[in-house]
Amino acid sequence: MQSSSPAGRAGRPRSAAADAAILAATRAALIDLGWSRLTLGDVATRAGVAKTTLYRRWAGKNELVVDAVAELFDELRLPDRGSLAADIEGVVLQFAGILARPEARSGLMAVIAESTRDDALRERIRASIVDRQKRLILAGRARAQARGELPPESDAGEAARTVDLIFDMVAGAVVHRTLVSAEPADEEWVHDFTRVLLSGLAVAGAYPPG
Amino acid sequence: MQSSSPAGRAGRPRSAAADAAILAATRAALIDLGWSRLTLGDVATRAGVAKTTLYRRWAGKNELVVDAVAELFDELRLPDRGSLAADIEGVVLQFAGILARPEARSGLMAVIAESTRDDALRERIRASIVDRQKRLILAGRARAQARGELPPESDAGEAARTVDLIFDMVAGAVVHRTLVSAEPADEEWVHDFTRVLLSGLAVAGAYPPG
Amino acid sequence: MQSSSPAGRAGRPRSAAADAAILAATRAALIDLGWSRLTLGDVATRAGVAKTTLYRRWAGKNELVVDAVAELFDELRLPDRGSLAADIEGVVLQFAGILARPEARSGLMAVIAESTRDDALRERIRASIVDRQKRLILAGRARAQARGELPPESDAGEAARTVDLIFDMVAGAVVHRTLVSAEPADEEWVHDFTRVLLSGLAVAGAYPPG
Amino acid sequence: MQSSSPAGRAGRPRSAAADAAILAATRAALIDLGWSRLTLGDVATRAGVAKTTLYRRWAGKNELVVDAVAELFDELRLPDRGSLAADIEGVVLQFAGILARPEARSGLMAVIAESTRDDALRERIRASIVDRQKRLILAGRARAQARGELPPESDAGEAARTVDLIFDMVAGAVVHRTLVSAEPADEEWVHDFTRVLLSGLAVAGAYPPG
DNA sequence: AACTAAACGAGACGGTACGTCTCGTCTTGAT
DNA sequence: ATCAAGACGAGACGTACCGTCTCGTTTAGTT
Repeated sequence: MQSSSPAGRAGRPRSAAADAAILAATRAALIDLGWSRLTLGDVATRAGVAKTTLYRRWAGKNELVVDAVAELFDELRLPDRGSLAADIEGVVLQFAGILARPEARSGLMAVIAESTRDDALRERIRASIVDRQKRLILAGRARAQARGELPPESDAGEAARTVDLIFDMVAGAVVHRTLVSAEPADEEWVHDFTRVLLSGLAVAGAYPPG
Repeated sequence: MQSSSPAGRAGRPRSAAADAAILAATRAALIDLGWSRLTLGDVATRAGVAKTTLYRRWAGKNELVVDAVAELFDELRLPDRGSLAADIEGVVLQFAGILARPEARSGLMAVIAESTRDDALRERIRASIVDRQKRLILAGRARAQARGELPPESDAGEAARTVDLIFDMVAGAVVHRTLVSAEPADEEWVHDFTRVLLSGLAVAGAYPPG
Repeated sequence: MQSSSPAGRAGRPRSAAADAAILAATRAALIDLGWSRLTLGDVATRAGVAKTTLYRRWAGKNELVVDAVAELFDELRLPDRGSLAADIEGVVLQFAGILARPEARSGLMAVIAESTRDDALRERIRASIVDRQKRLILAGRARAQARGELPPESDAGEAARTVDLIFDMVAGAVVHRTLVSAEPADEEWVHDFTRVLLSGLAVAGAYPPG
Repeated sequence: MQSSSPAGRAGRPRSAAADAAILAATRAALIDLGWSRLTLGDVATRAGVAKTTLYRRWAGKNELVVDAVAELFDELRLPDRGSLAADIEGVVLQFAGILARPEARSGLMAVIAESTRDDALRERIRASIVDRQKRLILAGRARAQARGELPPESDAGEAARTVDLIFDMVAGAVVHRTLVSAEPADEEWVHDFTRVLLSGLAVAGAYPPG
């Protein structure tokens, strides 16, 4: 009943270890070489795997790097620091911490650049990275509502639009600060940014300020 | 008087037309092929120029694309729409308009990605694109101060930090909305965003709200 | 006594049908693709057999093709046309007929080429093809002796050397005519060739001319 | 006056040294590896040349090897040994000497095998190797006629057919002896063979025997 | 009837070579 | 000195086969 492969029983099964080794090797290559000098042949060699094995699982460099980078963002956790503002600062700092790592910096922006000409890739990024991390905003809002810091939302559509706006503002600002301005998103900056964001949301949405 | 070569009088002078043709060809190639499939040989062919001519002027693909894209952002103008909020909305809409063009989308993010491993390139991007457009924020603030919407700044350091924060928030949010979320930064979104931004700045910085 | 498997009693016996299917598939692939583009994976697919089954029986492409081609030459028969010259012409025409078939042309020359660097392969070719067809010359000589066209040989060593020389001259000339000169070894050519050969043997060896 | 390329004046000219180095490297690789394990990448490396340079000049392995082998046969000379029979024995021995060299053995038969499925290749072999060496037969006949050993030919068509037959018999027998029977074409064998051939031609064509 | 063990299909695996593409440099003759 | 043209050494691309290896599944011949 729980057969994971109804028709896929024949033949040697794919090695599960190979997947993990390839993704780890991809991140290592991103650190050593960056996106543009990363080659799939080198990743295969690092992973102790043949090129064919790699191409059997991923269509190309873009898809591989999306998956390798996506795993990094699964480390994000919503800390319980006692208030909405403090919780958000905590997540933003973690996010900045990941973006400070070279495997994330180089890989993430490159696949986003590629995705401007490849709808399937953009959808993969959205599914693997972006939408996957919106859980943090949802969890943060739920916790703030439990604390009484935020009222329960009345309009579902409005609430979804607000989540999207918050995500674009948070992710966008941190990415721009970190990668374009090339300044650290340290505690002071995160504090300033969070204050502006929450104040703005409070005024604009008639929520109580943080 | 503007002779760029004090002693370089001998030999055939460089063609001024070639530079413009190459940059235009680069943008055309970005539209047709995107960053990753753009090749310098193809750009040279499109520009009716030999590869050597191109390499004599630019060190490589990165530098060439930075220059080709930078020209796009020089189109930005600060409109006079009567209020700070309206002025900002106008600039953000223009910025979103440029990012909607394929030659900007693909090229800009790619060179930013490359710049994460190349300090000289990041400096070139900052000089050619980022710092160059901070003039808009400065001009906007000056006009708002003239209108009486904003007080004259008292602390120069504080003011500079605020400009940087605003720039990261504006550019970051529009880029993320446009390229990652892949949703249009249309008038409605820009209005919502600007309201949150200005409200937040007003509360956080004791400025009057927009 | 002729037990094919003295100790190999246990387990599922090898399929006899598979051998025939594989050799037939090999000849079909030689016709369709020629030697160099023939792949063992494709042969296995054509034969409805797994690659492992094929490798269990043959060490590689060379050995497989030798066996597939060798079967073709077993069709050769010494016709009784009434005289030594006519008998030889008949065999040579049959030989030319086989060499006109694409599965023989491509396969035979290729394995001969390979055998120049592989003694085991050359021995296999000699055993499976060359020596196996010397029966025709021996039978032809015996019949000619019975007819009184040739005297019984007195010197066994001399006779063996002559058989080898005849074989090299016949096989060599037909192969060269057919494959290198790419002209048909038709009745006229075979007649001319046979006349020169038999005349030469008669004079050189003091045999009566054909 | 001797401009070899009317329109091909622009650009860097092809290196003449590269051609010679590539052909020599091809022969060296044939010696070390044989046909089937020879790779164009290895040839390029041996020649100190990039793969692209090689592919710019030759369409593939077949064409390259034909040219590399063809040069070997240009060494053939018709010696003046005083009689037609002796002259022929001399040439046949030289021919056998070349076929004893591994670069010729492996390469020649392989390209002939390939040519069974590639008309352009067969034409190239004919032009570069076969027809090119028919000069030896023509020169031998002319010298024999000058000596009075052979009468001047009366029928041009008949003469051409005879040349072709002789060529097929000589080349075929030596190749078969050397490569298939794998026995040396030494002086004794060449003497026997030449005697049969010339005797046969004399009787069949009413020429005086050697 | 149950057991045993080799053969079977399927297909994933680590490799190697393919022929193509682009890179950035170099070498021509012409301007 | 710069230009267009294009050959050059270098090296990655993605594909095709190689021959081997694991799987789960027959299929005979014992027991």
